[in-house]
Amino acid sequence: MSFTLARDHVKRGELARRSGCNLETIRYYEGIKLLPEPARTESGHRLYSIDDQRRLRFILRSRELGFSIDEIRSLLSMVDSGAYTCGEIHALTQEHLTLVSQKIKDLKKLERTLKNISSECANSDAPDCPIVEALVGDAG
Amino acid sequence: MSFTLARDHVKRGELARRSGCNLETIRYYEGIKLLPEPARTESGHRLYSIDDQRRLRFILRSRELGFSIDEIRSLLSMVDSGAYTCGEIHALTQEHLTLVSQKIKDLKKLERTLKNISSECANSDAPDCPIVEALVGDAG
DNA sequence: ATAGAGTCTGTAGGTACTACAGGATCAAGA
DNA sequence: TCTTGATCCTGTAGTACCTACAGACTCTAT
Repeated sequence: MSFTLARDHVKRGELARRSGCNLETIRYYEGIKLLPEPARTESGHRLYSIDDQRRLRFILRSRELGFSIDEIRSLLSMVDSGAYTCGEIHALTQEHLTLVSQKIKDLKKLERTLKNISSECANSDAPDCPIVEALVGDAG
Repeated sequence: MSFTLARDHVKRGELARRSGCNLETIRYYEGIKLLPEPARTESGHRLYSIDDQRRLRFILRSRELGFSIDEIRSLLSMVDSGAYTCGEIHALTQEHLTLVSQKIKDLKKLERTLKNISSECANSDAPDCPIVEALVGDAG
């Protein structure tokens, strides 16, 4: 018989279910120190507090928004220090936004090129294809 | 003294320079069998033919256009078989184009979300930031 | 008591490279 | 001819971000 465990502490499986996160990813985030080492039961099972759950949600949401692990590390260290300002967080978000916008630009250019290449192709049973020529390029 | 080597055969460094490809990437492509094992000098240095150079250009250009290694493998195996048709190549290109367009869509959604979150932030010296709140989410 | 679910650890795999260590070879000048 | 520096060789490890598996242990319910 063990002493009563706080009701708001959950094990890894439950945390995964609640957060929609893959089971192994939680352990991975602990390994790379995005999540702190959680409490353990006497037998060694991880027990996550409400704070842990909030922190994981923060990480997952940031990932969804395309922040890299390193960017999240920066965000978290600001939040952890407790002394962050709105301006600092805003700056990091803007930086990230710039990256995203640039990526959209690049992909649009790619899309145009692919469409151009593709439009020159008759899409027929003919052997040889202008797409292949385009992929090899000019130089001989 | 060695017998004369064909002028159009180049070593790895020269191939890298000509193609703009990283030196190591060439060996990597050989390892994963996108490039065939090239000829060698008696002492073991790789010698690339004009065909090898064309093939590498094909791969690099396809990568630039965002084709994955597996997609390129498909394209190359069609071209290698010699029996590919315009239609087959076109189909693969269209498939890839669909992926690219989807990615653009996803990133645009992300961009909008980031802008929304960011716009609620006063970008000031204040501690606490609505971005942080947004990243943690609703559930508590 | 036992079956099955859940958890533990360490490690390998996937994608597409890139970089390094430690040694052999090549090309050009002294 | 010797030497120096650039280039080449091999194998392996590292990057980002997970995901999956093996083999052992623990928990829960019947």
